[in-house]
Amino acid sequence: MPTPLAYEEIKECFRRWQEADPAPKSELNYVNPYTLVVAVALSAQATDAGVNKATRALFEEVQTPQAMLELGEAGLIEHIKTIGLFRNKAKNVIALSRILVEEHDGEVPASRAALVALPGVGRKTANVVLNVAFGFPAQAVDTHIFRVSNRTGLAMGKDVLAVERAIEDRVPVQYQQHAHHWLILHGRYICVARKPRCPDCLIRDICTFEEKIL
DNA sequence: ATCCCGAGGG
DNA sequence: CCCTCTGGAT
Repeated sequence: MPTPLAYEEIKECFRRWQEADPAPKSELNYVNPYTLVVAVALSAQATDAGVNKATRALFEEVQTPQAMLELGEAGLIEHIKTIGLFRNKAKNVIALSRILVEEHDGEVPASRAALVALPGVGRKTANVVLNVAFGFPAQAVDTHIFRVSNRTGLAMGKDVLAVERAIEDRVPVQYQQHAHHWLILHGRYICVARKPRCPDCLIRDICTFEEKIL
């Protein structure tokens, strides 16, 4: 089992990620805060490539909660039925769109409490929206970040909330704004779940995971 | 702890 | 075949 990295090691990891990719961004397709909320809600237990394939056509037609209500649940399902969990997701997107229209003047609220109150929006989705749409240094811990944080020893924790707090406590402040995307991209392309691509890893001399799996 | 649930990869 | 993918609600 990996051991926690020292502060200077953590700092060095992010220095390298920043040097390699100074302005990392989401790979999800969206055109405004509302479509970002929808895209992230659809991305649960699904690949962003699969979500983008479906939302390409959807977001040409629908860019506001009002337009989503006009499309309706059945119409939405036609667009997203290639994505896993599509029935729950369609129901939630319609319900949250109605709340945005009725209680938030059709706008996406910039507070975690208001976001989490939306159906299908949990802490992770709310933190993504706060980070990507509103520029807050929020740490959304998804499947990639949970795995990467624990494997590398960057920010260890038994559950996602513990990892979120560990990231906030241990990642230097100047890296917190982009930490979400550096970690997720590292998990998606290098530190993958099955066979991590350690030979291609920027931090392999700091991480202790590789020697364990041999 | 369990359910939801399609696509893509190995 | 099995596992994984930017989880959330019950």
